[in-house]
Parts: sequence; structure tokens; C-alpha cells
Amino acid sequence: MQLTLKDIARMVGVAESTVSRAINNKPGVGEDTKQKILSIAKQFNYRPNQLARGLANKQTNMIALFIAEMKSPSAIEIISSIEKAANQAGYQVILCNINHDLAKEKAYLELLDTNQVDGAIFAGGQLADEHLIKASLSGENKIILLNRLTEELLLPSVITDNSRGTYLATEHLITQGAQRIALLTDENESLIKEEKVSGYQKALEEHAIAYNQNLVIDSQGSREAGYHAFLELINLSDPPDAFLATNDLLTVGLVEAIKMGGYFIPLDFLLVGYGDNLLTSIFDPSLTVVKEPYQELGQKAVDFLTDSLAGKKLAEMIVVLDPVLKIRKSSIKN
Amino acid sequence: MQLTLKDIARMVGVAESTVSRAINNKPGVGEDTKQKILSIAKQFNYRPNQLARGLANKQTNMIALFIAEMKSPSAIEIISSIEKAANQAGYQVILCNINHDLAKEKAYLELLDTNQVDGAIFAGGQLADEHLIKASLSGENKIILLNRLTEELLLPSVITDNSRGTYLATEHLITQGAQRIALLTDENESLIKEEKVSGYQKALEEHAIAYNQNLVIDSQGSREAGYHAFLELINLSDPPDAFLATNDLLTVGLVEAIKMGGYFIPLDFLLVGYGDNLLTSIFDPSLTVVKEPYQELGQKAVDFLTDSLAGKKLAEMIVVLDPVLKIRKSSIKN
DNA sequence: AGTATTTCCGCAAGCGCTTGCGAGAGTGGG
DNA sequence: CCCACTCTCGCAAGCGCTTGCGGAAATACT
Repeated sequence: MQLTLKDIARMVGVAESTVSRAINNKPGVGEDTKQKILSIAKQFNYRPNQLARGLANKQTNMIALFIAEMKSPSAIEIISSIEKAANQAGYQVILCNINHDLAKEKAYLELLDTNQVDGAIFAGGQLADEHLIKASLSGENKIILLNRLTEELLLPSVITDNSRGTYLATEHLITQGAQRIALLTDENESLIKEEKVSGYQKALEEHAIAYNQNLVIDSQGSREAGYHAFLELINLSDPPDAFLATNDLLTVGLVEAIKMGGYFIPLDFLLVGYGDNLLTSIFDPSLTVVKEPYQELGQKAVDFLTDSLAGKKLAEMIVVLDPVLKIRKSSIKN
Repeated sequence: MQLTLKDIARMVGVAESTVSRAINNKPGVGEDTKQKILSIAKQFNYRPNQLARGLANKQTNMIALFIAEMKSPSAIEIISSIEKAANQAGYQVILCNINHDLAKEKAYLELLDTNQVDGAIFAGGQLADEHLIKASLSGENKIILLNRLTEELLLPSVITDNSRGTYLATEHLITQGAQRIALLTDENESLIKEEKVSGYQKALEEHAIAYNQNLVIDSQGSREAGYHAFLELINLSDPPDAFLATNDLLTVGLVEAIKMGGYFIPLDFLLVGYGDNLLTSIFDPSLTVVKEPYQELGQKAVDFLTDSLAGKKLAEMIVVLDPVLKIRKSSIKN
């Protein structure tokens, strides 16, 4: 059986409250008794019951991490950066894999209502915004959005500059000679998708290339979707000469389809993908990608959350981080 | 402010205990009052405070998931399968990314001592076995091992048949004409590594091929290690004609090095990797791999844990699942 | 020496929920 | 009509911890 405060109190011969104060390093306990308490506590390996503590304090030091799509290689970057930052800040993270399932999102939202977590970070996805709003307003639930846009900016958010990512990529492709650039988007991230499209359009405009609706394929954002997008595009009367896939799963599917079709990159098509991970290093030729600053995204989201849990007023409601274009071989015609 | 049992009790005009029993569907409360209670509770969206409940019940419905190496693509398979299974069983999972860091493992072990979780699953890794044993014996902490071997079988474990995986792979390579098969292992999983080596040796023996110590490279199991292993092997007086990499990071690094060296697969070397994920689909030529049954591993580990939390005697202490060899092009000389 | 402070510590209530026990009301059998 | 029983429900203690308040002891001040 676990030792309790009461046990320690009895052993030392003081009241529970004194032990509590000593353990938590609070004022109001003499130096000598404090030392005695601490030494006994350590000797018997006393561990405060966090449930009881949480009940009394109304905080759990746990946060929920909602992940829209776990299979994506970049998700793991986000997850581990958040785990790391949270851990350093003294929080545990509960993994909530939403998998684009509204029911799961709702179910996991209960964690907030039932006081099991102090706050939550929503990474990606675009489901059930009303629920989020309601959740964040109903309690004093602290919710941070990461790479997830809502209609109105009601929740603290940290995102990458999505239009800049596609802008950089598109412009790069154009300077490499591409004229008909296909854009593969993920309909699950509706608002973010719009930003990505707008960056793409801006680059086209600047180079006086007409926007062609046929070259923009909106899909489920999955690997299969990437695959099918290629099949659809290749059958156009005026097929693309370059591709820009806006997430890593789409990128993989697209590449698979290109290979299946017997085409070569960058010979037949130029290609810029998304996400920078193991894939890009192994892919031949090496992949040019838009890379998001995963580490910073996670860190910033946790900072937001811990600050707001600590009751601090946030200096800003949103922080926008820049993606970088990692130019490799897949987008260079040689 | 959150509604409490007391609030509901006052509204309905009964005692807290009655409300509690009604909510938890326990006997001892009349059908009509029960309905009245439930309807009011629903109407006001009452949510029991899980901390308080946990304190009274001595259980949290949370489990800790210890992951040795999160960057590995197969880790995500394990993680999501466990999250799914745990979720279905009514448990939340706390992500504990150990990252081969003993200090972090110890720190996260506190979750068990402080009653924040009901149990834990250790996936991979080979650190601090004494701590595990101590933790599992000290409290009634329920700990399950997944793909992690200990000296003595003290904890319920679910693993893949490691020697079978390397046996299958090695034999396959031999039948494809390989004579000097290099084996890349991960020293972090010491006991599992031994099994893998033994499967490799068994296949060699059966085909009367002498075991050559120089062809076995033990390393940190990282991508870099895979890369360097190749450099080391290629400089042997009698370099290998085939490679078997025993985890997915090693596989990636190895492939990178092979490409950097200007060699072609399967022309110059046959190759069998580990893990079956996005990589294998994108790699050209497609990778032959040993695939572990991630889904089943996770499910079984969770079953073990929930059974033992429910107080059931486990039918067996260990379950061993078979890996399968997915034969693709990288190991077929054509 | 007497009073005013300060320091140290214990008492007890409270966090929100569960549960053993017993009282009262209702039912049936003799 | 009375007793024995069953069904409902409330009382109160308890889970392990925190914290406001007040008392006692120790120190400071006139």
C-alpha cells in the first residue's frame, strides 16, 4: 500500500498540514521540522497522490493532444515536439487520435468536461468547430489550436504561413520552367486549404500564368487521394508539367502513381512535396519539399497553453511561423 | 462552474448518494426517481469529476505508454494501435516518449507511483529493467511489455518472434543467391537482438554457410548507424552481397548509404529491411521487409493490461506473434 | 516586566465522489 | 392484524490532499 500524508505525519509526529507545507515548500514551517519531514519522506519514498492533489487544487498537470491524422509522418514530428515541450513544462500529454472522426473528437472532449486535463492542443483537422468554441467557453477550458484555422479567431492559435509555403513552392516551380502546375489539396483542412490555394494563385499571377481550375484537385488528403489525383490529371487534354502536393500523404500517393505510370522525376514532371521526413531522404531523386517548423510549432503551442493556464494574458492571439522551401532534386530540371 | 453531485441532488430533492447510484446504474434506487435524476442530469449536462471519482475508486482509467524510439515509422503503428485498443476499452493513454533516455523513463515511472495511471505498456527499449521490476512489485502496478525482453520473464509480455523474422529473411536471401549476408542490429534492444542474430545464424547453418562475425554490425540502431554500417561493410576485403537491416531506421540509413555509394539494388546488393510503412511503398525498387503485426501487438498488449486490471488471472505470461516476410523487388535478383 | 509581533504549527473544513449501514416505507404470508 | 422481509433512500465516513484560521510559543519592542 502507498504511504500517505497521514502516515508521514504520524511518523514525524506532526500534523498532516505541516507535512503538506513542508513537501510543497510553502512558508509556515520551521527549518528543522521541515528537514525532518523531508528526510523521512524521502527515506520511505513518499509519493503524493496526484489525484487527491488534483482534486484539492483543481488541476491535473495533464493536457490533451488532439491529432487529426496520425498516419502522417509529420504528425509524429508535431507529437514529439509537443510531448517534449509539455514534459519540460511539467505536463503529461494524453494522446487523442481523432482520425478525422467527429465522434472521437466529441468523446475526447469529455476529458475537458470531466476535469481530467487542464487544457488541450488541437493539431490539425477542421471538425466540429462549434464544439470547440462551446468547450472553450463553457468551462475555463484552455484550448490552443495548432495548424487549425477557425472562422473567427476565438482561440489562441499557432500556425504556419500556409500561403507563403505554396507561394514559395509555386514560384520556385515556375522559375524552373513549369507552366502547368497541378495543386493537390486536402479538403479536410478547409480554411488552411484556401490559404494554400491563394499562395499558389498569387505566384501564378505574378508570373502572368492563368489560373486553371482543372489543375487543382481537392481530395481527402490521403495517400490514395494523391494516387488518384495523378490519374485524373494525366488524362487532361492539357496535363500538368509539375506537381505541388500540400501534405505528405498526398505526396507519397502522388509519387507512387507517377512511378506506376512509368514517368520520371524531374524529367517528365517537376515535383514539390510537403513535409520533411525520412521519405524525402530516401526518395530518388531527393524531394524538394515545403517544410514546416514542427519543433517551433509544438513549443509555441505549449507555451501558449502553459501561459494561459498560469493565468497570464497572452500577448497575442496568433503566431504565424514561416515554412521553408527545401530545394532538392525533384524540382530541378537538368 | 461545473455542476456537482450535490447540485443535482439538491435539484432533484434527493441525497447525493442516491444520485451517485443512479448515475452509475447501481442497484438500490427506484425506477422513477432514477429516471428523474438521469433526466435532470442530462438536462444540465452533468459531468462527474473524474478526479474525485478516481480518488474514491482508486482508479483513473488511464494508462501510460512508454515508447523507446518515437522517430521510427513503426512506432507510430504501435502507438496508434494501442491508442485505438485502449480507447475501445475505455482507457486514455498518456504518451511517454523515452527516447532511450534513462532519466525520462524514471521520471515517467512516477506516473505509476503517484496514482496517475492504472498501468503501463512498455513498447521497445531495453533500459533500466531493475526499475521496471521494482515498479511492478512495489505497488500493484500493472506493467505489460511489448517487444521488450527482460532477463527473466516476470512481466506479461507480447512480442514478435524475432528469430523467425531474421530466419525467414536470411533464408530468402540465400535462396536468392546471397552468400555473404550482412546483418545490421540494434544494440539498444540487447535481448531481442540476440534472438535476431540466432535466427540469422540458424538459416546460415541450414544452408551450410559459415557465420562471419565481420558481417554483423551492432550499432545504435539509428539512421546514421545504418549509414555508417554500410561504409564499414563495403570496405571489408570480402564485402557483403546482401543486407538485412533489423529495424526501420537502420534500413533507411543503409539505403541512403547504398545510394550515395552509387550502387544499385538489387543489382549490386540484395536487401531486406524491417518495418512496413510509407517508405517501402515509395522506395524504388520496392523494399522486401520483415513486417511485424503492429495491430495485433497493440491489441494484445492492451488486452493483457485490461484483463490484469480487471483482476483476471492471465492465461499466459507471454504471447509471441509471427512476423511476415513481405517479398518485393529489393531482394530479387533479376 | 508587560505588550506587540512574528514564527510555527494544529484543527477542521473542503475538493467531488463512493459505499456500508441502518431507518422507514411498502409488500406478502400466517 | 402482526411479523418478517424486501425495496428505497439518506446519513456519514472516507479517499488523500490543501489551506484559512487561530492558538501557543518564541522573539522583539517600550
